Amino acid sequence: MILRRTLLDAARQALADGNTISLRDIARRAGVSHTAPYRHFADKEALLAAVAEEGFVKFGQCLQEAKASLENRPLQALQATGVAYVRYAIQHSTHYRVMFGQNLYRCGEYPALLDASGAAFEILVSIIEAGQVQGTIKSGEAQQLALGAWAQVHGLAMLLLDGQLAVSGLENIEAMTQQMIQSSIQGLLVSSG
Amino acid sequence: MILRRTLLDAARQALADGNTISLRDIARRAGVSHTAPYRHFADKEALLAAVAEEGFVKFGQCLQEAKASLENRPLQALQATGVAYVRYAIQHSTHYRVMFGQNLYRCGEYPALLDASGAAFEILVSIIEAGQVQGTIKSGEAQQLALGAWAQVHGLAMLLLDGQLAVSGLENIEAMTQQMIQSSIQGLLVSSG
DNA sequence: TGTACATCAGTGAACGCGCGTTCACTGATGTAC
DNA sequence: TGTACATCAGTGAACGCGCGTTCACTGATGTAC
Repeated sequence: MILRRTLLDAARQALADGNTISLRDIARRAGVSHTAPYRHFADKEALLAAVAEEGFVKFGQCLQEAKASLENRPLQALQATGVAYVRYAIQHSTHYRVMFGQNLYRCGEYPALLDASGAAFEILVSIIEAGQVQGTIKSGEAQQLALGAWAQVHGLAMLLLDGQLAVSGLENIEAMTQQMIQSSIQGLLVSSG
Repeated sequence: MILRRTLLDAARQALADGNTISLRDIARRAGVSHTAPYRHFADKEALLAAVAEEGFVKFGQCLQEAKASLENRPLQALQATGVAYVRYAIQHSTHYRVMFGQNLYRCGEYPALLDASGAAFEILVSIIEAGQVQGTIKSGEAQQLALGAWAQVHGLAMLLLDGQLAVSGLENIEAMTQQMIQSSIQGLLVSSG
């Protein structure tokens, strides 16, 4: 029981340290034989799913915090959550990769993981909906609009993690993110005002 | 000389077949001993860089073709290239992952790869600039606006590749992409017209 | 209170795997005189 | 034209690696009577 917790912490530690993750390394960090994890997880993938799930829970908390103080200013909330999103991805890059990159979503195994990632996404959706109710955000499928926003910050995060962009320093990255979201809210058309 | 070409083709084939890529497998496919590749590439990473570079060249051609017939309709060109972008990612998913995911951009090694990926990006930029000249796209740093568009389609592509979205079928995906870009062009604000 | 048994978390040896890379080599091709 | 040599692409054995997983096991803890 308690080892399960220890293993997950060790996994998080391993992710913080390096790029790859192996069962044996996690067991080593947990100070336990390399077969012990099989008492608590069916296989490596199941452990990764648990790690990803915990990541999404924390991730959701970050987004929620960013949104919290801006409940009735949806446009600012959108900015703040977007920045928080990218910040989380940068600061927990390897964990973030596990959350998104491990093909854990194919067969509908790991429903708890689906829930956790869905919950994080719903935070975005709820902001859009609040904006629509308030009349500051255009009407339409909130899910669809949220997906557009999600794709953009996710794409930016991935480009940054993969070193595709020549930007460094968290401050610069946050400024760039903010600018991108601002521009995205306004759209590309020449403003008619 | 000719083996180099054969190896790159074998690598492309390997990418089309499976998820992973190994030097030994490529050599096997090329019908050659597993050490032969070292005659033509310093190491595995160098081969991957060449594979990624070729991917970006083809990718750029796809985007260019999508843009070609819409030279003086930048907004449509933006849509068309966006759809072409996502289609390429879906249809060459493993290759696409190598192009973006392999940390090939850290140290400025592989300048040819940087050129190829830069050229693909410039296609987006040029569309934005054309729109600005024409007066249909708002003014501002074209690079920055293009980055916003790029991040969005890249993010969408990655979410699709990682199975994060419950959408399947190329038609549905393309429709969704189109809708997203359309919405993105207009922005999130309530239209003042 | 004491005995017999079941449960179950963790162990450590072993299996089989494919990988990237090295090294001394072979054998064909090209070049110089 | 023929000989001696250099170049260089490709070979195949070998190294060392870490991995995920299995298996029979140990030893502690809990439970039933």
